[in-house]
Amino acid sequence: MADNIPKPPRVRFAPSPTGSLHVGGARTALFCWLYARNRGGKFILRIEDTDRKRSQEELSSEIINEMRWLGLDWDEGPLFQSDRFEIYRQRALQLLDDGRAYRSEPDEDGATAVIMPVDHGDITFTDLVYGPITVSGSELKDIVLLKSDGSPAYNFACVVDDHEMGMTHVIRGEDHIPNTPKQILLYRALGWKPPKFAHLPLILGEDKTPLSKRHGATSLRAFRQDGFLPQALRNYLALLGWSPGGDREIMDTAELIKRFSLKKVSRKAAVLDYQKLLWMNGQYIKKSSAGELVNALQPLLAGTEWEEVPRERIETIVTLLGHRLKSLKEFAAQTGYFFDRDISYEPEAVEKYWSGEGIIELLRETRKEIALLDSFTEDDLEKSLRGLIDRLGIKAGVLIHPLRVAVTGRMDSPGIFGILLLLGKELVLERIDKALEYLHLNPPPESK
RNA sequence: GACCCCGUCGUCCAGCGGUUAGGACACGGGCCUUUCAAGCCCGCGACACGGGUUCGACCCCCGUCGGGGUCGCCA
Repeated sequence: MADNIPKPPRVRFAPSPTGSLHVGGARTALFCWLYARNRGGKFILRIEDTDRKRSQEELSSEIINEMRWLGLDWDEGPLFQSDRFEIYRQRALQLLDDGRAYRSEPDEDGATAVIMPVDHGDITFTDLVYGPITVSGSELKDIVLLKSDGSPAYNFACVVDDHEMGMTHVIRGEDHIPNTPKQILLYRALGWKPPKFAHLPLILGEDKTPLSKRHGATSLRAFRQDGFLPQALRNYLALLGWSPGGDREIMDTAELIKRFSLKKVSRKAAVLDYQKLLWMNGQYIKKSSAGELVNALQPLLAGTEWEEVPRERIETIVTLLGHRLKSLKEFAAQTGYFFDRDISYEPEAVEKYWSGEGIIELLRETRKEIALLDSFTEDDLEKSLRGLIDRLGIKAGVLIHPLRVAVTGRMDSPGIFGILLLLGKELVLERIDKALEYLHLNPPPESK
């Protein structure tokens, strides 16, 4: 029978533009998208902007942009419910004509809402994630179809659209479970076959309460601006409430699509672990080429001093930073010393690596050694400085750490020789001079 | 309060009748190393509780406790 032949599903994501797209919504969108892609179906984007007071156009476009950024491409839409009020009205009128709905008492202005009465029988549906759920109709209040201002109420618009747009699966947050019996009643009244329903567990903050503004930056925009890669976010979010079974974790999007199944979706709310997301982002940063990273980085650099820096130079620095970035946002924070200007010294670094009287002499010798170089390559630098280290009979770190502080001002940095190279001879010598100057003004305390 | 849902390491997930209960993040220790990372190795750490069912329960049933969701002419 036709019902048993699996048809390609049609799945929609239906955000409401009353707020930014947050990670919870993004996770729902991702699961809808993964399901559609896994089954060779269609993914539809629908904007639920029936509440004119609370909906904002800017938020619609922000949501659409963030969906694009996350890489969740849709096959149809974006469709706006605000364009479809006439359709809802017609359907409501039809139910009125059929005697399946009634008009409310008029309000002060004489306006009436259209409402559908609910009878008391049980309503059962089989959720693809939660299994069978039964609710007694006696628990339900009558369902508003059209509000007295003529706009459709959520459940009604949702049902009309899901049917008219041919949705086979409704995948949404667990908070919609209580809406489902009401919607099923609407399908019945309209003589339509309901789609399959699948509800997704909630995403919680560290304090185990549902993710909200209180938890800080939870909008997708914030994650983008914090330097997360969309593919890392997709991977991490996919694992929040779903797993392919076994120990697979790092999965590219193709694998996610291939393995995704609603059967493996968890019923338990999940706490978003920012640390693990950061770690995963680092994994993806490591897998990316410098070119890809610069592409992702550039929007974050707009409006900063880096905007003027040639792409090739940024790419070189990104390469040098290599594996030590967990988010793109760290880039600018860790590389200020590449600009030709005075640097400040981290107090800790000064205290730890510029103590003891020998330090001044050591930096002088180092300067002399570098000044002598006429070929300024990473190899030459290493050879010459290691030569000095040998002659002085010291450990490499004894020279390298103070030098690092002199040229970067920091406790930590990528490999020193690469940094010297990128800084260039002139700036390196200048920085060492500045360091010596500083040390004359602020003599290191007697050490041990 | 009513209705519905959930309950494995701190966190995310495996395991679903017989396992030394597995992996990842975090945490602690070690190795490597010019620092910080990365990487590698080791460690810490959980089946909410109580009854059943069963030769045998994390896995099945019931209850308790705990947590969450919803009860709008918001979506």
